[in-house]
Amino acid sequence: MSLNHKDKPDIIDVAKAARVSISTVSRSFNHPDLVKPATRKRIDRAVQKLGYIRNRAAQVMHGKRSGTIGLVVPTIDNAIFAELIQSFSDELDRRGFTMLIASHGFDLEREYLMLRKLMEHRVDGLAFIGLEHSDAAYALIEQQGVPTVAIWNYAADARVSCVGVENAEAGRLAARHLLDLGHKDVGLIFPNPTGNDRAHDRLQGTLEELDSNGIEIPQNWRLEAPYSIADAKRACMSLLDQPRRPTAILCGNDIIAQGVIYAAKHLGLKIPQDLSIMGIGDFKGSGEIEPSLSTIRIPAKSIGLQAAAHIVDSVTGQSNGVSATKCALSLLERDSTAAPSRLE
Amino acid sequence: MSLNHKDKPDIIDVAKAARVSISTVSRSFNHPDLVKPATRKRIDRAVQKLGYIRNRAAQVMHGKRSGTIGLVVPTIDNAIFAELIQSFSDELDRRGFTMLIASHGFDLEREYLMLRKLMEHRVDGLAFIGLEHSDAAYALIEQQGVPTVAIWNYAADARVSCVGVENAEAGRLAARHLLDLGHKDVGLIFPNPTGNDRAHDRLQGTLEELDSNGIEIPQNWRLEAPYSIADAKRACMSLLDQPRRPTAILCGNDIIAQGVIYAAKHLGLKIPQDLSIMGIGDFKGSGEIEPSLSTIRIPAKSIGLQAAAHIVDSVTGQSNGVSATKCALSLLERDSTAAPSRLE
DNA sequence: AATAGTTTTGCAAACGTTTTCATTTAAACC
DNA sequence: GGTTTAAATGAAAACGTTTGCAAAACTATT
Repeated sequence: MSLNHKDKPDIIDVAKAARVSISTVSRSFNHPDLVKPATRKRIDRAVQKLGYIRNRAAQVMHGKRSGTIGLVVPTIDNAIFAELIQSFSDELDRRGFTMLIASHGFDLEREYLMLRKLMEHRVDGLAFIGLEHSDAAYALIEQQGVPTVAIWNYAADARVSCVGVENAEAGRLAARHLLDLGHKDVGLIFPNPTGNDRAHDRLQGTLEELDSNGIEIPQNWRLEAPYSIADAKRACMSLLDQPRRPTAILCGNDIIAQGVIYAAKHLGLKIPQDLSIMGIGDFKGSGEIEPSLSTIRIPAKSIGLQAAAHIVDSVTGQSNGVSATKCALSLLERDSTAAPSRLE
Repeated sequence: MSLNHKDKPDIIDVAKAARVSISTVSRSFNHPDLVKPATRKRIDRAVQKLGYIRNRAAQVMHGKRSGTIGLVVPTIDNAIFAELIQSFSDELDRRGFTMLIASHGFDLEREYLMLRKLMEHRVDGLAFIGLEHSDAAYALIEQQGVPTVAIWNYAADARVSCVGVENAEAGRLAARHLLDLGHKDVGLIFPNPTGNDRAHDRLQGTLEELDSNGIEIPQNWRLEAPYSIADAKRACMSLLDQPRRPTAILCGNDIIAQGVIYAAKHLGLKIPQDLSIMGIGDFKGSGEIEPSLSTIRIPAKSIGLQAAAHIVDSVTGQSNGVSATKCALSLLERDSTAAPSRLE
């Protein structure tokens, strides 16, 4: 071993092997045009031979960017976030950055901790989900001056840049669709809105629209279910298995809607004749399920891509200041909804 | 600003503010027991006031661990990987590590690049999916001496540590189940096995079991579909929409199976009377879909957890050398399979 | 053959920590 | 109160890079 009894070769080892100075080696990586082709070749050979891999940590210490972006999500294991994370990560990668990811399980206190942790790693930029965060989290971000983008929710007056949709609008659109079809007896199944502004806003939008059209929802038709097919299926079983039941169910997201479809099928209900089911999100498979699910499309992929583009631009100084990007929602009328057939 | 016209306060700023030496500040973080409580309090106050956040990069330079583990996956946006990633990440977090993630889209060349990239970031350990990797990738890992664990596949003689299942066995079990029910006309829908040893092994196991029981599968009953409900549904539509069709379809994974269920439903076929459908994986929702899907359970969560535990142990020196951990598979007989009812 | 200009290279300081070793301060003992 | 021992602190080197500046080595021009 020509390496000084260390495990990993460093730039000095390379310099020695190539018989040039350290600076030349460094330059050969960072400003190849400044070093003579012959020398460069010698260096490359040395790198190859020694298996040298640059040490980002040392570069960071020198004030260079770390080349990492931190992403903090409630959970990775979730159809819609997974799609988002994938496109976010892909776009980051395309632009030469790597993603550091942390999940907090819908716990805003933990989210704060995760943000700190990522900052210790000197991420160049941060992204998190939604606009509801602890004061401490916002304070931290502002104090540290780390470029940050909030994903998923849109608000014109957000404290940080955001790329997302108006979730209240999504709720309104979903309700509107059912209203337009003539439904008056609507059941609601949403996730717990605590620390989840997406769910909260959707629910509020839904209630608003329903209320302003004179529709009132009995308390026992308003269910709460976590983000899980199994739980949603279970939760609405009792609601559906009664003579007096809603003609339509509006779900806080497509996963819940999927659970409801299965529950209805299980009970032998015909969709949409006996029951209309409305989702929000348009997750993968929502168009293929039988019957295909009517839903409000949220363009996860595009949101992820734009968010990544935005954060990289902020980091590289190609844009600055707080900006808000609104992504369009659209109604997808598929086979799970229709006019109510039962006469009251 | 008391900070020397820099954006982020460093340990020196803290030392000044607390009127102690740099060493004391550092010690107060790393060996709190070695510094007088009163001093520690003074330091903590200074940290608080200045908003100091430790710089991992500088620590890494000093030979400390980076506290990061790199995970390289084909794709994040995939039910089963998402579950795995989540549990892997959670366990890592529990043990004080952060996950750096990269995806390569089933491209082994890109995988190599991702591994390199993560090594530049000086991850303490690495994890990737399956045991099929480019020679370059294996060489890199061995040369750099970065602790690595292969997830998902088990092989007693693997080049690196692994935590996973025997995918060939999964294929065999699935086929066995269909055989046991009395099926002789079986259709196969699997993902493309190139660069995907999980799919490859499952398919091989399946074919083996079928073959050794004298079952032959016509070429046009062997379909290939990517990991996608929509594509799987589309792909098998033609296969199913014929008078002469298999009595059972065995799918390379549950997502494909889900697509097949929808296709069958769409065509008005009764499951399992007209068609038995068998999956592999046991993804979320597989037990709730109507009819619930018979499948081979692969314990993704447990695999992720064990893999994380293993890599951390390797990194912290609590274990070393190559080890192979086999996770158990189990047959889940649910409602999508039954004995064939049609008489030939 | 000498000069001016250009290209290529090297030296050394700086980045923010940790840690060894030495020194100071406090506590404990007779 | 002086000595011994233990606890707390500080000074400085080291980690692996990058980069401004200066020196050296070429090229081109006369």
